[in-house]
Amino acid sequence: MNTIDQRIISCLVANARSSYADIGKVVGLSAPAVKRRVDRLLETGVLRGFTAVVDPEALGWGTEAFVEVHCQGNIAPARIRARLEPLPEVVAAYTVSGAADAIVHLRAADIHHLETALERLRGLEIIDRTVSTVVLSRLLERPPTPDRNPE
Amino acid sequence: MNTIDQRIISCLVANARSSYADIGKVVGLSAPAVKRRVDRLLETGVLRGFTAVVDPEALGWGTEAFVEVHCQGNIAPARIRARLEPLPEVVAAYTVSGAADAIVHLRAADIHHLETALERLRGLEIIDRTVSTVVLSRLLERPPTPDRNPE
DNA sequence: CCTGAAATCCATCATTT
DNA sequence: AAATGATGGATTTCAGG
Repeated sequence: MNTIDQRIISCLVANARSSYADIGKVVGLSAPAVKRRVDRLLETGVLRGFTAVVDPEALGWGTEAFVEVHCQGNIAPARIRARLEPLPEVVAAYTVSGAADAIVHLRAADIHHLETALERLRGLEIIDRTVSTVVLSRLLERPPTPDRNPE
Repeated sequence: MNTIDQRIISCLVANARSSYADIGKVVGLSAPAVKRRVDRLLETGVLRGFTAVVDPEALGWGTEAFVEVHCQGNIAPARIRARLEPLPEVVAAYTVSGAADAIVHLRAADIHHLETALERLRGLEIIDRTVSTVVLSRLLERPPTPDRNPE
């Protein structure tokens, strides 16, 4: 992992379908050299894969919410994960500091669908209480760029 | 936008670098037909683009937080967005219902970096008060799949 | 709106420095 | 580790149904 790898990652974050030759032009390497590095980054897990960015609105997933989840007693993160994973509306979940045990990011088709998703979430045995915050508008959403400079 | 488009999107979400020929085999179309549909989906904005999924840990961005932002008086979402956009640690931001005006998703290299990012955030004139929740572990994080069924 | 063919370009491997 | 050159496969354009 060095500067060249980071620049390759930047290229792929910007456009995952760009050719190795094009990336090579940017970073100053030949196509096979770029491929070897990308393979290695995938191998080591720095790159998890490549995905399409879709507009949730266009697909009918325009409603979302953040839900603070409070569990009963002490529960292992893995157990929370296991319960959340089958729910298709859960797009992300994190254990957190503070009063809540986890924050769950939900995406649904509309308010009604969000409500049913919330009901299912609250129906999980491990969950004691939830506090939900409905998203009114997406202000900003961007991929984590590898070249941001701490400080 | 029909079922075939959705299945093409599913393929690209699963792997943005798969070839048009491979997608065609899955959805029962020739490679040129797939390409034209993908071009149209990009054109109409249903597909925003293609990106690499990177492991934040591996890049040294292992610390994150969700911050409730409370603003002074009534502030247009666009103004909030304009203030947040220059901060590189802000990976997402939403206006929300409830007491807070916005939720900001921060990603930083470590706790110290997170602290400085928070200070910068709290230094914005429009911001009155913040409540931050530090992420302890990522339980789940997945792309929005286009084929989840409401209900 | 699709298929099928043709030209170009790319990915990928073996070889060389 | 990277450049180079060869080849098999992909992308992309175009003609035609």
